[in-house]
Parts: sequence; structure tokens; C-alpha cells
Amino acid sequence: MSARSVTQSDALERTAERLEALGRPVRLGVYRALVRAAPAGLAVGDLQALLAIPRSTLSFHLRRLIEVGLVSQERQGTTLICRADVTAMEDTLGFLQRECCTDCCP
Amino acid sequence: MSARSVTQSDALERTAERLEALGRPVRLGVYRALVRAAPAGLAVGDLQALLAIPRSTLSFHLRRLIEVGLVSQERQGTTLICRADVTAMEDTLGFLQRECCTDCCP
DNA sequence: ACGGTAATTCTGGTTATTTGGAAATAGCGG
DNA sequence: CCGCTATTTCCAAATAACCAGAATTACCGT
Repeated sequence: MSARSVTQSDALERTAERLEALGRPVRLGVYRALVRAAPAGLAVGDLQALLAIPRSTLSFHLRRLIEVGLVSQERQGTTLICRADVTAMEDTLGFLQRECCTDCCP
Repeated sequence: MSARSVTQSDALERTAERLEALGRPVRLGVYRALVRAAPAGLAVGDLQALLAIPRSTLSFHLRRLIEVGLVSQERQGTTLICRADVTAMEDTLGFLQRECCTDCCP
């Protein structure tokens, strides 16, 4: 309805989305590798070699992480550099900690 | 192999498991309600009234949260009191923050 | 033991996710 | 434009998740 429609339940949905994205060992592994490779990032091919999973499978999971804003890509010639977006993670942890600290440890 | 078999990838799997459990709006909502009701906790029936979802559906999702250690139950007569287990969440956030802080913000 | 309340498990139908090979796309160098 | 490398999209099959009604278990009071 209103222009300011970022309600609390939107935040819950967005957080859930990101948690779900990280809630699969393969994807959490991908994300971890990217965080460790920060700030330079890692090419898709490097990730593939590192994690030893088929290209198409990696691509599928990367897309998931990108869709929810946890990872971003930048093209450099023929290779795509992937980077973890720390802001998204901070937002997610922030929601969790806020929820955790409401009414129980003020 | 060894008795001390809690490897780093076990931690990754356990974390992923918990993130997946929280990675569904319904379950994140359940968990949030329980955190807010801490330390007293909430009966299953109260949760059901609060969230307005069918009993069996709530039961299904609660089991998920219990299996991964995020929620515990204590029987009080005929009612089951549910509580959020803060330790599990702290472990999960700890893993995430540790991963986030390796090589990128020392 | 019986009746009532609280909650779980059973069951099935439906929908979403994961997976990886094969084919298609994108960009560069010659 | 052609070949080459890097990566994605397409596709089909196997698996897993979700939902909610009906049947079941658990516990208490009388």
C-alpha cells in the first residue's frame, strides 16, 4: 500500500531467504571460500577447481547466492570474478541478533 | 577414523543444517516468537494460536527446529513448553562470524 | 477406567530443489 | 571471422520438502 513498505515481516522474509541460501553445505562452502578470498574474490573456474563440483552445479548454486545478494560478480574479460557481499551478511546477522536480544537480554 | 572426529567440515554441515532450519519464513517466525518469549517459553498451543497455522504443520516445523538443536521442549502436564536454545544460535553465529573474519578483517 | 485436552505421527498429494551432461552464449586474440 | 577459453542456460530425472486432514498417543482429573 504505502511507499514505505519495508515492513518487519519483509525483513523476516529477506533474512529467511538468505539463511536458506546458506543452508546447504555446498553453498555455505562456496560462500566461505569467497569470504576467505576477499577482497580479491575468486573466478568461477577457481571455485570449481577448489570445490571439485561440476560447472553447471556450481553455476546453479552461485546464482542462488547472487539472487539473495550474498554474492556479486564482476566480469574481467572471459572470466567472472565472484565476491562475497559482506553488507548482506551483516544485515542478516543484525536481524538475528536483534531478534535474539529483544526482551531477553536488554 | 579418530575418536575426535568433529572436523571443520562437520561444523560447516551443522551450521548449514541450522541455517536451513531457519531459512523458511514459517520456522524463522516460530523461532523468533520463542526467543521473544524467553525465558518462560511458549506452549505449542500458544504458538499455534499466535501464528495461526494448522497443528500438524506447526508440529512438523517444530520438529525440524528441535532436530538441529535450536529449540527444546519440556513437558508440563499435557502441554509442551517450547524454548529457544540460545547456545545453538550462538554457535551458529560464531561460525558465521569466524568465517567472515578470516583474512578479511583481522 | 473414562472423558477431555494437548500435541504428535501417519498418510498422500503436490510442489520445489538438486544434479550433471549436453548445447548455447560471451568475450578475447589472431 | 574463426578458434579458444570461461561460464551459463537448457533439460530431464531423482530426491526432498511442504502441507493439512485424520488417526493416534500422552497426560491429567474425577
